[in-house]
Amino acid sequence: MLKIATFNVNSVRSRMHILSQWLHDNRVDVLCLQETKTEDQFFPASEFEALGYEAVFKGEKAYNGVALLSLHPIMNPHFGLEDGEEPDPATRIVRGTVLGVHIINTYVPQGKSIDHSDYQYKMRFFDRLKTLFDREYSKADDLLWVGDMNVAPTDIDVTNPGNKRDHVCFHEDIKKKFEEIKAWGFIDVFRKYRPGEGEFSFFDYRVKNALERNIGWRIDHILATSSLAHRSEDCYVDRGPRGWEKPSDHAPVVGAFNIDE
Amino acid sequence: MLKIATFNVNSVRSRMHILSQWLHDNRVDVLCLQETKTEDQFFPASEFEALGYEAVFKGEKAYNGVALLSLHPIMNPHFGLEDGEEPDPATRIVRGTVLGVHIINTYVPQGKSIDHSDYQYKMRFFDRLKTLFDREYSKADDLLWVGDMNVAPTDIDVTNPGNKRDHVCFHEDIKKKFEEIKAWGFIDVFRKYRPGEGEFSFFDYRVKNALERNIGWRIDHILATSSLAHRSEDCYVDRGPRGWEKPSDHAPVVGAFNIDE
DNA sequence: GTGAGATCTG
DNA sequence: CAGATCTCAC
Repeated sequence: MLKIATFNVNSVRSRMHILSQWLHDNRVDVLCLQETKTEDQFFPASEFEALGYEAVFKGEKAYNGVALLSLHPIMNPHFGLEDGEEPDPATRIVRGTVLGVHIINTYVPQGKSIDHSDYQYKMRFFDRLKTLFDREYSKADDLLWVGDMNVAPTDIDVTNPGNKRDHVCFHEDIKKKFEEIKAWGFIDVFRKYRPGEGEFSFFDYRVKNALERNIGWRIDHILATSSLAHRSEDCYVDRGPRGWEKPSDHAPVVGAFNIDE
Repeated sequence: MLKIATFNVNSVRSRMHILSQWLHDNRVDVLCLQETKTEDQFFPASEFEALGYEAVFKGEKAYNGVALLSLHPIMNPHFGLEDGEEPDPATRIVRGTVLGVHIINTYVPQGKSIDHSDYQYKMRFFDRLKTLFDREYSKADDLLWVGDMNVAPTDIDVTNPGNKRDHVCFHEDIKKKFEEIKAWGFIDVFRKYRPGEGEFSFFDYRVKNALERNIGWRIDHILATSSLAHRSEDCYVDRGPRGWEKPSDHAPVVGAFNIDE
């Protein structure tokens, strides 16, 4: 069994109390972090090591930052899109292979507003990612693409779809772009197991009692190529840590895959 | 018995975890706080009330602030020097009477540097305090003057006297001034019980492992008029809380007085 | 080093 | 609301 989780931690250093407790309780094989918000020299690698996890990571001061943690060796780690285009978002994408499964962890740009150049950059990010899939992987591979995608794919993935039509994480253009790239060869494993409404992974700090009122977004995803998706066993949001002291605004999304047979 | 403590908390709101625990363990009759660093509307009065303590307090945003907490009624509370001189440091001195004992709690200005005007203000603070003693009290009163005095009176009250001759808390001028005002009628109760070296109440955060290495200053004091000093039973620094999680840089100083006979 | 403040960001 | 940064104070 390969248990993998994706978790936007909103500062890895401010979230060690959550991460220690959660990894102690869950022992996922792989944990993909986004928004670590710290330069590599300050990344708490030894704390993860003490928990049994090796880590590859790249971050910057205050913004972005991704990490790939694993109980098993991480083979062939890479950062960024490596397509020769500038800028290469090296602190938004980390890849590696664990137990023969290729893993891509992305922190997709949020986009600010639909008339902002960052939104075009976000669209372009997905295009470039598709190029990377074409270049580096095959649709027949055991491939997992996980992370904070900053896209809620359908109406049931947000609390109030009506007032979010112009939102950078819910606009028709970005949803279409996301569907296109998923069509490369990915299955939304979460929806295999939780097809209903009210399933969210992000609860804005600014919304009062968002967790209790279940006002959120499903923008953190675990996507798998069909070979792997067919061997999936479960996928769920663990809302627990969102309710702990000093939480991230995101909750971990966990997936389980039977890779042993 | 009257147990009294003085404790520079370096933000009362950031120190509630320490204060709750410590008051639960110690149940002093009176606790004098300095550097509460909060406006009165945000002072955690109800939390102290829940612990059985009534409080009089005056603070300001980010700086200064004093509080007088007591298990017994606080009679005739006053703030500031009330001498008509401006400015009146109302958030640096609180007075009141508990079980017939007059208590003065001061947070004496630090002074910044010996060539800074704040240092002159510090000297003047002691002069004005002496005027207050003359005006409001008699040397025959049961009177306690406690607080963060920002003066280490003698060579054994600091770790390295040699390199502190020009320090605002150790310069000859301020030590002389402090001795003069003590001469109004106060006895340093702490030294009755702990005459030796290496007794400190303040351990700078910036000195690595200051507590374990015992590198500090004795600048928090419990002074009593002779009638009361003769009935004192003990006086000590409780270094415990300085070693707890998220501590103040000061430790409480505790004194016990047999006022029942 | 650890409080506080203000300002910016999502 | 809660990260980040910076400045200030002790």
